[in-house]
Amino acid sequence: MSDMKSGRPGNRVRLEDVAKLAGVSMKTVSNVVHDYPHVSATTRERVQAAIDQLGYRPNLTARTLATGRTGMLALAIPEIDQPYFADLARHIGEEATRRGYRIIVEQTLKDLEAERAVIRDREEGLVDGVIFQPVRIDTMEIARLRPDTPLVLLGEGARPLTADHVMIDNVAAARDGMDLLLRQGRRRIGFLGMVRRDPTQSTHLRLLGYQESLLAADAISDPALVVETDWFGVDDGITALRAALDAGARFDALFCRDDLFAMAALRVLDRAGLRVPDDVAVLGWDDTALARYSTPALSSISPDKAAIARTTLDLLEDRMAGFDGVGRHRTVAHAIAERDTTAVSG
Amino acid sequence: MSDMKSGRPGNRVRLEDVAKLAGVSMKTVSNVVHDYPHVSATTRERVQAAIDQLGYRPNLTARTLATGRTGMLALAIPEIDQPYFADLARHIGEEATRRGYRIIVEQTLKDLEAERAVIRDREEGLVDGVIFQPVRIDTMEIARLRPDTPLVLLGEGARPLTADHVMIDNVAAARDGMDLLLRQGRRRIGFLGMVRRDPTQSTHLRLLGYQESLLAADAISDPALVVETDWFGVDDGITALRAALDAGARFDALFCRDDLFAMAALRVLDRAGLRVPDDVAVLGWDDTALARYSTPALSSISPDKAAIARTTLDLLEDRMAGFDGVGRHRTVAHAIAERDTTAVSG
DNA sequence: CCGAGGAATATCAGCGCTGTAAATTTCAAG
DNA sequence: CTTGAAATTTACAGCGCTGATATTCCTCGG
Repeated sequence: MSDMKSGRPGNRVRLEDVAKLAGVSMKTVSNVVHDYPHVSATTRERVQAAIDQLGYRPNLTARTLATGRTGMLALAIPEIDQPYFADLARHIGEEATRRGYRIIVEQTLKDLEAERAVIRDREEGLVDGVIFQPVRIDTMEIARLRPDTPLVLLGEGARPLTADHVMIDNVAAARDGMDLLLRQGRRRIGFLGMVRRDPTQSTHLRLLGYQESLLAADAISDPALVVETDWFGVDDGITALRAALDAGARFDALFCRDDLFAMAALRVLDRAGLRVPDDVAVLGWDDTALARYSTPALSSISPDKAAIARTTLDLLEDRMAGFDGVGRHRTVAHAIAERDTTAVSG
Repeated sequence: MSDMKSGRPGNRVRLEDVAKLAGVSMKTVSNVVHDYPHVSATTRERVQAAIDQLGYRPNLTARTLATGRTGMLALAIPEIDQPYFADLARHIGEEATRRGYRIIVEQTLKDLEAERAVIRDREEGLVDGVIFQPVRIDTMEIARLRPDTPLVLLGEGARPLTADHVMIDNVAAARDGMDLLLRQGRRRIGFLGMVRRDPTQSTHLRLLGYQESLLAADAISDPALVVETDWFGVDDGITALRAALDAGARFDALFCRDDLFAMAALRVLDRAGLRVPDDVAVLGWDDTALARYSTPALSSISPDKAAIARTTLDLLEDRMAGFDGVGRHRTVAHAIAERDTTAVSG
């Protein structure tokens, strides 16, 4: 078949070679490659034979230059090894593959300059569209640097009117989570962690939902129940929660900003001799692998990541197809994955 | 500065536009863009001004077509959301960025056809090199489908003579891990999980190291201590270990094939009322986020992922530079991250 | 003041493919 | 057999940039 060695390294087979062998024009070969309908069966057959014989594979770069489409999308996220973003990358990757795109992953490492580079797009024509979860760059700046490449933003970082945006309703999701805890009769529900300088709105919105629920319920609303942290991550969570306990704070549930803080909670509570969920219930956010695999298994607010992926690609394809209206904002469903840490004993 | 709106959407600024404005040839502009040394200061200045004024950004695709280099590497892994691969992707991504490449992530989802596609490379000229951790495709087939794109393989899946290969010494690492447990006086050390149909060699090699250590030590070597599983993953691990305990197996330590199985162990042991590490020590493999964040914190064999990334890129750049010798195999260092699950009480 | 020799800049042919428009062939109807 | 419309196929000009190969411009020793 096509496993013949050409023996001429670096001597690629081009469209023209196929055309010559098949005795047709380059364009006809191109038409065959693209399944263009108006090609006679005999021609198609002859060309296909030539393609197989030569082992021809189209050169993507040349095609891109000629068409202006690259078939690639950039996914710009803070860190690929953070469980939530790894999950997200998987879903977006699968959805993109399904639709015929490839994904370039760009890690911004929460660096402002790196985020600017994503928007500014130092080079050009590399990708057809960009999916970007900003952390540090703000709304104004995105609007100002607004790229000509179609862009869809994720998360609560920035929400300029110029770009599309996909998120879940953080406040509502937080209330839903709180409802679960309240229904169990939990009354001293803490919030871990109120990240002091979260450049995004996420923490704020989740805290808002938490507070709204407390107000609407017959539960204790006490600033001491809100545990502040300096930054994101398990270690910050551990430090902060430990300090809070040492300072005398007492909880019968911990509503955590994300799964990482929830892992911190499990660690600290365990050390403090408190049982989960009997003494303290714990609820995370993001429903990452961490939640599924921890012991006890962590209950977690679960954004519908597949839906995020689908919606994001929908919006992006729209833009790539030429839509040029004002930024659209889509809210995607969430659920609560109930596991051990909010189980009702009995 | 350059934030002037051109107002002509889709009307890109090209090298020629800059050249015209600066009153020089395209080539000179190109030289300025590339910091070619032999350009007079005045010319350089004038050209740079034109670049800024027009907001010119080079078109990567055209450059690629002209040079034959894309500046992109493909990273083909089973699943980006598996903690180990997420970690790996991060390190390789960072190293690649450092060296001026971008990464295209290709998820094979452990699908044979998808793996074949990675090697066969349906299209061409998309990436300069490929980093690939195969799971199902075998050595012979890789050799047969051998692509003209430089290729470096990761892991123990396949090791054809035709491609470079980076791994850690699984047998030695397993022995090191066992030594740790043996030094603590553990004698009934189990192996979780012996994945029955692991298409790669990893499980086998780790089991081998486990067995070698047992033979060399004064410990119990009993087939009942080796817990077989149908497949990878926490759930398989849970099922298998639970069954083993039910069948009467008793351990004072569990050497786990990877962190996922270790998480399964923590879950099952907890349910069984066994304390970790007092009753049973647990050792994982891969040193993923799971290990760092679990409670108790999981000790784990820790491949030097940064070194893997570096070595891989070294080999790949070598190939991209034209090296065409027989496949080289590099072994990268490993360590043991000692945490709670192998702590000595005292 | 001339010519050598290096520095600075320019010319131009592609890289491999596709869109457009035009040419050619095919075929049913007249 | 024609003839015109539809079906196929082709020619060719780029897409935007760079490498190789000129060409022009200086500077300086003799």
